[in-house]
This record gives sequence, C-alpha cells and structure tokens, in this order.
Amino acid sequence: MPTQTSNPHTTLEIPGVAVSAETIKVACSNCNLRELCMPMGLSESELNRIDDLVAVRRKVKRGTPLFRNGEKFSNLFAIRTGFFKTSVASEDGRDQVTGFQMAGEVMGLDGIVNDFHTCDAIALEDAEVCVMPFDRIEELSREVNALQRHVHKIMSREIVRENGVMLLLGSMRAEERLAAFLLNLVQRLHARGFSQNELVLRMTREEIGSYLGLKLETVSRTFSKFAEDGIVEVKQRYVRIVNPDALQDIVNPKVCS
Amino acid sequence: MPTQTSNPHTTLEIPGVAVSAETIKVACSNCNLRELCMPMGLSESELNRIDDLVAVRRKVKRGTPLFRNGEKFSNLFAIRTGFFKTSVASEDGRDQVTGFQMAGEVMGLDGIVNDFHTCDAIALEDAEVCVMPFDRIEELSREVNALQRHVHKIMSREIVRENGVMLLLGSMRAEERLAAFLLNLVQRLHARGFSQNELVLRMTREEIGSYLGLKLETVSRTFSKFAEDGIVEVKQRYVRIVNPDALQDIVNPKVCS
DNA sequence: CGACACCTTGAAGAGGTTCAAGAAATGTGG
DNA sequence: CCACATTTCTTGAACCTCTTCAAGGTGTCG
Repeated sequence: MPTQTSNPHTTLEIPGVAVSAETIKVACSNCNLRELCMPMGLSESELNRIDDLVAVRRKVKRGTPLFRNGEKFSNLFAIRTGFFKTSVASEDGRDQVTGFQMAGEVMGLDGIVNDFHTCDAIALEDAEVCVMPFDRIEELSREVNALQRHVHKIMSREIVRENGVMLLLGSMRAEERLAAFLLNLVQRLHARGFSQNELVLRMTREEIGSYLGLKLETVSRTFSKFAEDGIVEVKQRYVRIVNPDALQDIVNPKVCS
Repeated sequence: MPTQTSNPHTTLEIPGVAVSAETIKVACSNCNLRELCMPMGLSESELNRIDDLVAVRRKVKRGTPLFRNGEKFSNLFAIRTGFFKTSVASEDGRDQVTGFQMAGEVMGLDGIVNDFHTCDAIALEDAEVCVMPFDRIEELSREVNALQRHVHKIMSREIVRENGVMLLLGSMRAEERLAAFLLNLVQRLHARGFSQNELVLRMTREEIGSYLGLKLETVSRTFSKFAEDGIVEVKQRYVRIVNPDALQDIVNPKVCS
C-alpha cells in the first residue's frame, strides 16, 4: 500500500541540462562508494570507461517507487544515498518484502531474465541512485574483465543472500529472526561508517514483519522482550544494541553439552 | 546427515580415455537439453565454440554430494540426468533445503561471489552433470554475446525464483505452500515431457518440509488432507493430481466479493 | 493543532510443532 | 530369495508459538 503511487517530481536528471557542475563529480572514479559498488584494481583507462556506465542520476522521493513489478527492465541501479525496500506480490495481493537496500548496493537484477521487473523497489527515505543501462554494462563487461567478474559476483551475492533469508524464514523462530535482522542491518551500516550498536530503522514494524515472515505485533512484542532482557534499547525507530553477544547467542543457540 | 560422505566411485570421466565413442555425442550442440540450458539462435560456429564449455561429464550417485559448503568453486554444473537438492546450514546445524533441481538446470552459482560454495548439492537419484569451468564460461561469454546474456539470465532467474520462495515462506500457510510446491514441480516436469498430473517425488517428506519451512508431519498431514478432499492421490512417493484447479485455488485464494 | 500513520500491549484463538507409536516401504546380508 | 534392520511415512494428542482482534498511546506532518 504505497503512500504515493506515482510522483511526477521523481526527477530524471538529463546530463548537461540542469546539472552542469554536478555532473563533473558524478564519475564513478570519484565516488566515495566505489569500493562498495565497483570492482577493485582497475587501470586508469578502465576506470574512465566505467565512468560511462552511469547514464544519469535519479532522485527518488521517500515513499515512491524506483521501479515496479511489470515495468520494462533496462537499467540496474546503484544506490548513492537513501534506503530502499524491494517486495514481491502474490496474485491475491499479499506482499513480501524481499530485502532492504542501502548505499552502494545494486537493485534491478530481477529484471534481467524476463526483460521486465518482477518486484517493486520503493524508497524508504529520499534517495539518489546511479542509473546504469544494462546494455552498456554487458557491452563494457565484455571488454573489462574485472567488470564482468564484478557483475557476476553481485548477482551471486544476491543469490547467497537470499539463501540466507530462506534459512531464516524456513527454520528460525521469531526472536532468532529479529536478532539476525538487527545484526545484519547494523553490520552493513557499520561497513558504511555508522555506529556498531546504534541505528535508526528506516522501515515500519509492518515492513520488518513482512521481511521476516511475522506480523507487526510480533515484531513489536519481540522488540519489547529484547528491551526487557536488557539486550537492546528501543524507542520507536531508534534502536541501541546494548548486548550484541546476546543477540548473537539468540541467532545461534548454544548446543547444550 | 549424508549417507555417504565421499564416494570414490563418483567418476570423473576424462575425455578421450575411457569414453571415445560417447564423447562424440557429448557436445552441447547435440544435447537434447539444449533449449533448457543453452542460449538460442546461435550460429554454427558459435555453437561449436560452446561445445568446449563442458570440460567433462561427471556421474553422481544417489545420496552423494556434487559439491559441499566450503568447497572451492571453479565450475558450474548443468544437470543432464537425475535430480538434486541444494541446502544451506546454519552454524548450529539446522539446515534448510533451498531448492530442488532437475535436468537442464544449472547449479553452483552460489560459489561465484566468494570462490567457494556456500551450500550443499546432493543427488537425490543417480545423476549425471556437465562440468563447466567458470573461467571458460567467462572467457567465452566475452566473445559470444548470446552466451553472456544467457549467463545473466540464468542468474537473474535464480534470484527471481528465490524471491518466490521467500513469498511462500513468508506469507503462505501450510496448505498453500504444499499446493504451490506440487504445481511448481509438476509444471517443470511437464516442460521436460513428463505427465501433467502424475509425479514421483524424489525427496522425502522431511526434505519437502525443510524446503517449505514445515515439519515432516505437517507435510504428511497436508498430503492426507488433499487426498481426503479428492484433490490428489498419494501413495508414498507417488502423487497423482486429480484436481489441479483446486490446487491453484489453494495457492491463490479467491477474494470473497 | 488536528488528523493520520505508526507503535504497543492484552487476551483469545488457530495453525503448526512436538512427542509418541505403529505401519509401510526399502535395503542388506545371510 | 527371504528375514531382519532401517528408513520413511502416517496418525493421534497435547502443547506452544505466533496470529488475530481490539484498544489505547505515541509520534509526525501538513
């Protein structure tokens, strides 16, 4: 249930029109997210060619879609700033959040196989993404081996991530799921320079619940239980992890010897 | 709990040694699974080059692993005959079946990102796979555009498939899960020339349960319930789908108007 | 400041799990 | 080829986790 279905203000910047000075800094070779979304160890000339990958930047307002199920696929998107969720829907309208994406992560891989997207990608806060035409990625990755390898790794990483989510959904109990979720989030945020034990949730209890296969009430209750146990401090979207080891123990219960 | 951990009889055929006459027919260009695992619309010369992708064939006995979590990754595998399951394990030993694979499907994509496998692939019946060194795939897909596109599609398809499993695990009830599972299996078998409404399960109730996030007893009970309702006939591994529409209705409950 | 979305908490209920026992199929070795 | 051991499957009954329904509280944004 998107708050805003289509937003005409979702800008699609045309390079050299309104952007000018900005476009200079836009190059991947200068991007501070390079190690997150680009291959390492490229030569100068390879780096310059990869700069061409990003056709444009695009801003996405909070609550609006970057792409939607059924839309034609032609680009991958690298997140520069902001936070997204992706979700799939069943015929009868239930939907399942399949992931939360943050800066440096790539979205749109679902569209490659059928030339249209099979999930929705919705910004959970105002965001900016690099638009990378997939044709161009394929073209360039034929010539730059490191890019080819990188594209393969990104897709493989997503497959492995989803394997982990299947493990979570298929075999963990509510507390384990939420603990694993928190640890995963904070770890990814930490890799981006944020605190190791504090975070602000960008998503609602309902979205967390959808991702974890739980109802929002269960998520809320489980947060409360963690707080009672002194494992976390929770105040709405703000979460402080007081005892990370306890969370870890919840995810991987100690085998009683 | 593998029945046989390492089996010295898992043969690794060396081309030109013991195979001779067989190797001639081994070419992808002659393979009757071509439309399942190879790109379409290739020129004669491209086809010949792609034949080189398959280094060797490998036989895998029922119950033995094709590869295991932690093993070095260097090949993708295309199933020629037989049936596999893949599964991931959590630290504390629980494991989750992440998929069932049949002829024409590709396994091993999980290994690309970290250069080692992160799941187990176990044969559920005697099987034979084509071993495709990933280096060679990357090399060749730089030159044959259709192959490059094909590799991307295979990976994207796997991502989309896993999205669907997440939807199943996160939002469906037991009956819906089993109905979806049966329909998916029979549909894939039908695409391979098997019956539209009969199948022999290659996996145990426990493996089905693991895949569907249910206990084996629940799987068994749900089968029994479907049988009582006249939707399927079940006798151990043998399943006959009497009323496919009813199964479909279970997966996508009609919205009461 | 008021409306709306979001979050929390309680109580009752349902779906699935756990534990247990027995039946059916499968495989093994004599 | 049969007897026996093992694995797999089915079914019942009690239990537990999570859901559902409901109400009230908190925060946020125009």
